[in-house]
Amino acid sequence: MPLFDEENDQIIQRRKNLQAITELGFEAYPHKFDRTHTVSEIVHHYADRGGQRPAEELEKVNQELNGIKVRLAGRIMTSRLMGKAGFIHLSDGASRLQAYVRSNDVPVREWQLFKLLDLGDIVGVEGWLFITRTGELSVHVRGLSFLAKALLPMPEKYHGLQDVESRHRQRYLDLIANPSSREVFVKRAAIIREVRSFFDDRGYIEVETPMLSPIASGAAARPFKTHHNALDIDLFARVAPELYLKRLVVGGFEKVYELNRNFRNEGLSARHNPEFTMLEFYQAYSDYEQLMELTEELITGVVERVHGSLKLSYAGVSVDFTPPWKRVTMIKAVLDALLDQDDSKDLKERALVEVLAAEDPQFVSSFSPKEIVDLFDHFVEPRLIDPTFITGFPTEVSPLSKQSETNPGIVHRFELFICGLECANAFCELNDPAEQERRFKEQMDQRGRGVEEVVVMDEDYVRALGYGLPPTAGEGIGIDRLTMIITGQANIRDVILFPHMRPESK
RNA sequence: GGGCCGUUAGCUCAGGUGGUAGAGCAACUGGCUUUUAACCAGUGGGUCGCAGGUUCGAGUCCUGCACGGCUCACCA
Repeated sequence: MPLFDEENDQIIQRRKNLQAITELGFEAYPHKFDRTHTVSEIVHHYADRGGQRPAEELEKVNQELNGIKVRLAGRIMTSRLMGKAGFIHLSDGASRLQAYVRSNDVPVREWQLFKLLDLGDIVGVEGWLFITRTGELSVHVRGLSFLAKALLPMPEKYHGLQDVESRHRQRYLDLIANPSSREVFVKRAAIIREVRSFFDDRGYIEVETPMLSPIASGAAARPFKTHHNALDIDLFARVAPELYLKRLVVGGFEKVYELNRNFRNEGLSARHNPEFTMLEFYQAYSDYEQLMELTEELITGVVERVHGSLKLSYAGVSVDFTPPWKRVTMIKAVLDALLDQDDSKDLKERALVEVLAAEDPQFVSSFSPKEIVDLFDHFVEPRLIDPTFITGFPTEVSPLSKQSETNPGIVHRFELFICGLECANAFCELNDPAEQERRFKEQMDQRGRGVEEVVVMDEDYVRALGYGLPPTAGEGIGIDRLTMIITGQANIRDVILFPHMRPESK
């Protein structure tokens, strides 16, 4: 099986061109090229010299630029050959700069080389800067080096690579052809950098806890299973670092965070990738209300720095991050949504009866906890566009959270929703080992009844609580989803460089 | 997993009701020494996702399969 399609005329032609290039005496794949600048450095530094100008003015600008000698390298993105001279655009990934090659300004061998170049090839140029008649900053080339061959043809130069499947499977090609795709990942890196410095600056310690563990607990999710040969035991890819991080708080790391991957063996969708990046942080002597303040500060800071404004547009809907953010209890949000609903009369009537009573902290709804959560997911979640904290989660769906002092059916927990996406989950950590053990057992009973997604019993964690966990609040923030919102991407696969897909069939 | 939609040249896309497969970019040949979605003239390039079926005849109609997109369910 040949590596590339040997019958494709364009690939055959590119091989021939490479052959001819080596016959001219150029190395096919040379080892290095010393640059004086990157393309981006030149473009940024001299961008203001470009633009249309009267002839005399242009000459003056060029007199200055002609003195600037540069050696640059990049991928050929466009090419316009006109007899005995030609233009190419070189890209360093981030920026493009035009190069002008004229036959009588380069050695004959290099002019021969120029004519054998294909779109996508990597070359080096040496020359001086100038502005063309049409006002574009360019390099006037006096030396041309061949650096690497693109044997495969490039995507269409104007429309780029559109096919969604190819863009995900061949991300390298997507990045070459679609600058907007590159932008997303540059912003993603900026988001992660901002998050790290936020916690570093506030004295949190960054830690790494096991990705492989004999027990996959800390979240209600199905894990990936693998096997350790030497120990001859099954291990699971973690579904959350939560229980390890709280062990560290027991151990005296009063403020910890971890920013890394979680793995969940569940369905794929526009909002779910089997591995996803999660920030989790814990701080002793705090409660979940303090975390709401902190979360506002963190996310508004990240949005402002990375996006440049607290207002943005996501899927055509405008979102405003200006604090303070709304805080609504789950039951209140559900009842309000039900009253807005026309097509569910029975639910509406029940909601009507309860809506006033829901203001009472002791209030117990006639809706079961499971029902409330289902109604919330269905009616409320998609409507939460501006950042909104939802509080008042049922204890039943929060096996690691501390109960409210006044209403044991409710826990001190919030989730943050933005653009209909669940972006954060935080709570006061349950630190009573006896109650924690009871909750784990409840979860295991559910598993016994066939529910696969439960928070599994971790006895060592209960033992750790036995040594005393200070009152602690903790939070998880989905970095992929935050990135989706900040970069305006509707699909999680567009913020993950190599999203999981079915293997290509041959 | 269910429903709907898609898969045509290297890329981006056209191809009413079935009748020999098209364009632009890219490639090739020639021309052009400041062009820029360069331009002008010419040329080649297709198992129409795969496998069956209906038909004199299938890119087009039917069935199955593969891959993808949207969506519902589960989940963050």
